Amino acid sequence: MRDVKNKTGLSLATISKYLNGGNVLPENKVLIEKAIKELHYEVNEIARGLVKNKTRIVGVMVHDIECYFSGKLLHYIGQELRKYGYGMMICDSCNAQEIEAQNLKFLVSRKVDGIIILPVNMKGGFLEPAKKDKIPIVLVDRSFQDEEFDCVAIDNQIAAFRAVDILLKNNHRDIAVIASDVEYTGIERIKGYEDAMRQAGIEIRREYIKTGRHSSEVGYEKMKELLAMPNRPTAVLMGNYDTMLGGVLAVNESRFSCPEDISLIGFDALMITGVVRPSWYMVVQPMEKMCEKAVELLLKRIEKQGDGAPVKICFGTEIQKGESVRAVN
Amino acid sequence: MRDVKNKTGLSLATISKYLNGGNVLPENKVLIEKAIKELHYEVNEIARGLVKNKTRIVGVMVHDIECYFSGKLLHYIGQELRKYGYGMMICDSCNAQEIEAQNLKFLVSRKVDGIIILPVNMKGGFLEPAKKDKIPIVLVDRSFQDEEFDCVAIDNQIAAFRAVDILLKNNHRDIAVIASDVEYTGIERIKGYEDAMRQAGIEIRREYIKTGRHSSEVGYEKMKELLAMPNRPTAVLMGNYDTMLGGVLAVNESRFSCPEDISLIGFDALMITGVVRPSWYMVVQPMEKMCEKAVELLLKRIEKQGDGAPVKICFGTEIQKGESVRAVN
DNA sequence: TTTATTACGCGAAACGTTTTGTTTATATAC
DNA sequence: GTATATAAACAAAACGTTTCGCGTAATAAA
Repeated sequence: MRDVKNKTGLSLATISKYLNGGNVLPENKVLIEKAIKELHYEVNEIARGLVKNKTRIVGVMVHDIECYFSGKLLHYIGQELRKYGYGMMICDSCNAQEIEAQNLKFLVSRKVDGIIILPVNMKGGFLEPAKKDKIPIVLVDRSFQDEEFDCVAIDNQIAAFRAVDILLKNNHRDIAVIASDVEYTGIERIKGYEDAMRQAGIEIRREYIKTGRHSSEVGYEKMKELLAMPNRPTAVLMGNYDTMLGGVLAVNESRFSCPEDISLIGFDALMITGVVRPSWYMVVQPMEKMCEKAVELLLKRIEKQGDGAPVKICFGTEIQKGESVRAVN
Repeated sequence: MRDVKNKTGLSLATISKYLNGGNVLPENKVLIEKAIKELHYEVNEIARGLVKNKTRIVGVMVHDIECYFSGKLLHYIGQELRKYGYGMMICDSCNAQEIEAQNLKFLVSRKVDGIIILPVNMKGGFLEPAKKDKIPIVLVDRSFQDEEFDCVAIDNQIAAFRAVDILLKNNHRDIAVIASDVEYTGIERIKGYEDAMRQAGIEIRREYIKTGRHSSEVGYEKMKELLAMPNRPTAVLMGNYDTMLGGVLAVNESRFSCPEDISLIGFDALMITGVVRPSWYMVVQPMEKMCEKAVELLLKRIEKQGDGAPVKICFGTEIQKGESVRAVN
């Protein structure tokens, strides 16, 4: 910038004004543009960030970047942020709370303007450093047990309810569920399962509710257990994508097959439909819309230094039909 | 930091020295630590970056963040960078050259210390701004046609050669290939296919070489074409993961099945084994090792302001057996 | 004791921008 | 022709660190 100054004979202030869209004399404008071109000058965003205390970067933390769900999320969020001229700084929490907390501090020290989180933690305590610096936060897909933040998600309870309802409509009564009990999402979905069963007048059997971490291993193990039961269920609600993956693997390895012996319904249509046979019956989330909303919410907070109570936005889900459920009797 | 100064009565210089691990009197050390704790002081990395002209951030650009391959890559790279205390700034090129070029400028203006790229472009021209600023660059998985950079990849030609060899060993002679002809990787793989066929003394039939973009759509379309041929091949080499996905979909929808009617072998084991039936016969890349090496290479350049010619590192591939290939005759 | 050496600490300059308040030049109104 | 308003440019301060060169006090060597 100093070179541009020397070349044009103008002051730094004037050049800065030009760069930020202020009024300068047409002749000077030409002069500056010429100098910039010749010198290949590009603003140093670090210096700019220092004085403005704004970096035009938002931090995005995902629970696990290897997860296909995260990939989609990051794609949509990135696309949306680009529209508004923001960049993103992505952190992978590797499904570990310590790493998540560490990443948060990292983003804060990097002075991001806001943070979007798909959290692994179920409590919001680790967000303290961000709150201290008044950095706005928006949660996606999951919220905390103990604290309210801006949040974009689906109503997991209702979604699970509807999924079970489909199984019920296909005359299933021995319905099991495999879900995570260490994350908000899973817990809500189990509630939805129980609601549906209760409402259908079916006694809830503890041994049909299988819980564990959010992982394909758990899906695999628990499905094996279900299949080995003397009174094995005729249908299973798989509480998340990874669980579904593991569950299907277990069925494939067993002497049973889907949907002949067991019907399956899952969450989040993340694989290309039709590659897997039988195709999966699924509850799908409107991810693109959710991401748009999350960015909108965050930017609103960033721009008018977000006062006001946290808002929680719930999107509806859609059912994607597949071949993994069949009617019994 | 000023508050810490006032609280301790020491100078900024001393505090800075402490923060950077320099020698300070034990009593002052205690004093500073106490003040930092009480004030919840955290260094402003932006300011630090401005004066040091080092941000301890590396930019990572992937061709398509939705791709599961990218997810794995980002996971490993992120993990590796964390070890060395570097953060990462991820950009999604959305498979578009314009976006890729734009992202690069973004990273440069953000003064990242180095850049790791899984490029969509086949030529290196768009890297100009980074070269001007002497920002080290390492390519992963793909290199350019026109210019050499540090690069970590597999020998695609040999890998494809071996894959075809497996088909040949299973007595297939009517072997087709579906691959991308718009990216380096695909072109190399086609060469490997041709080598293997030639070496086996089999005439190469133009109509058995199907090319297009790197996408599941192309895999789907081209597989349909192959299946509709009067002299349809008995085996197909699928040139990349997405193509495989689309190809399998096409087979599933047809009256043929795999491996009874057609054998398939693909690249990159990205789905959990066993979920897909039949399981896929695949050529897999040692992704973790590749990522480690890429980071090592980049950091070496960053730290000793990378002189020396570009180095290109080729890893070997491994064959993961599956059920999608069967012997004929 | 004197001198040389070491260990800390300090003030001030630097990094590359934006911003604030002021000055200068030009046009408009009376 | 003077007063007033407007537009553009400027100089200097600020952002929060690190670093450089120098001073001072304590320790070791002569």
